Amino acid sequence: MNQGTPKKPDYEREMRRAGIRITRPRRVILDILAGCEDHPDAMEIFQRASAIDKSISLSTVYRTMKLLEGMGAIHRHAFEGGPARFEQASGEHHDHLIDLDTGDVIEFHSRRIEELQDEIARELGYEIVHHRLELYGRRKKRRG
Amino acid sequence: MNQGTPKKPDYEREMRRAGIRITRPRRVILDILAGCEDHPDAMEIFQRASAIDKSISLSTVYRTMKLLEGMGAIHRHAFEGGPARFEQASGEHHDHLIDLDTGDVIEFHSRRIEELQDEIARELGYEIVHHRLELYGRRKKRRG
DNA sequence: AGTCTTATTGCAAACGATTTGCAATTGCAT
DNA sequence: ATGCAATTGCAAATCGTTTGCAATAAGACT
Repeated sequence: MNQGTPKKPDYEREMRRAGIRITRPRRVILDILAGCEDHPDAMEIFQRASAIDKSISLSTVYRTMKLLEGMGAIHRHAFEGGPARFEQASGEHHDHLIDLDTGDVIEFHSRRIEELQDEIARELGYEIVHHRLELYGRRKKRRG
Repeated sequence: MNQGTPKKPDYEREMRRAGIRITRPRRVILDILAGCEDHPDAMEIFQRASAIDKSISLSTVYRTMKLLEGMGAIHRHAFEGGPARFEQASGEHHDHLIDLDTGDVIEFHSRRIEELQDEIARELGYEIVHHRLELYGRRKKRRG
């Protein structure tokens, strides 16, 4: 359902061009995000960053996430209950299926659903700026 | 897109049956929710309740919302940014279009989208417990 | 490399939304 | 009426996140 090469855009270049300084904390966080298969929250990113550089603070993680979000480098997801979780914005757009038992996040995409969303919004006189589609479910138990 | 008689189920009866006490604060909050066209947050409910009974506390509003949510009497929505907003669970299921400029919430429903969701989950080996579909948009400016 | 300017940092304190401990109150079965 | 557990209000605690501020460090310019 979801595929796509996990492109690795050069955010350092982009930041430099925008006059944003490349600091050690930012480099570390950027690296963590780039090599991320999952959807970590701020605390998890903070811990992974701490493992690399003890001095990085949680505030800086939050500030950096906000910065990157503003740049469009990452997406912020507010799944039910928990803290915000982040993912690199490189791949194509997708929605999420959250495993209620494990917290795992599975990505999927349906062009058809998006078309229907647009259609609905249009009929209501709206233009969609963005949307959020999250499925919360449990793994189907397979016989055996 | 959305219609349907706003049924007014007798939650007092249901609560009594479940051994849950009908207290004054609960009755007030229940009434507020029943006569609600919008999607108020806890503070708004608290204020409307205070107007009827000064002594009702915000904690009780929160506790009652949790109770009612557990009973399935209301739905809790965590739209972007703001606090949780609530609505009576009486009507049929629907999703939400949030007006980014006004915060207004428009309800809609698409059977087709739900079917597609089920299909996607099934293909991924999951059973959907519930889902969240929110469209964030702006009113289309009409020529004129 | 040395110096300057200013963005960025870490820390601790503030924040908003929500939850909780506890003693006082109240619903409701008796 | 009586009694006891459920519920309340209050204040304090909690969680995730943001912010003020003085110290630090990035990058531009010698």
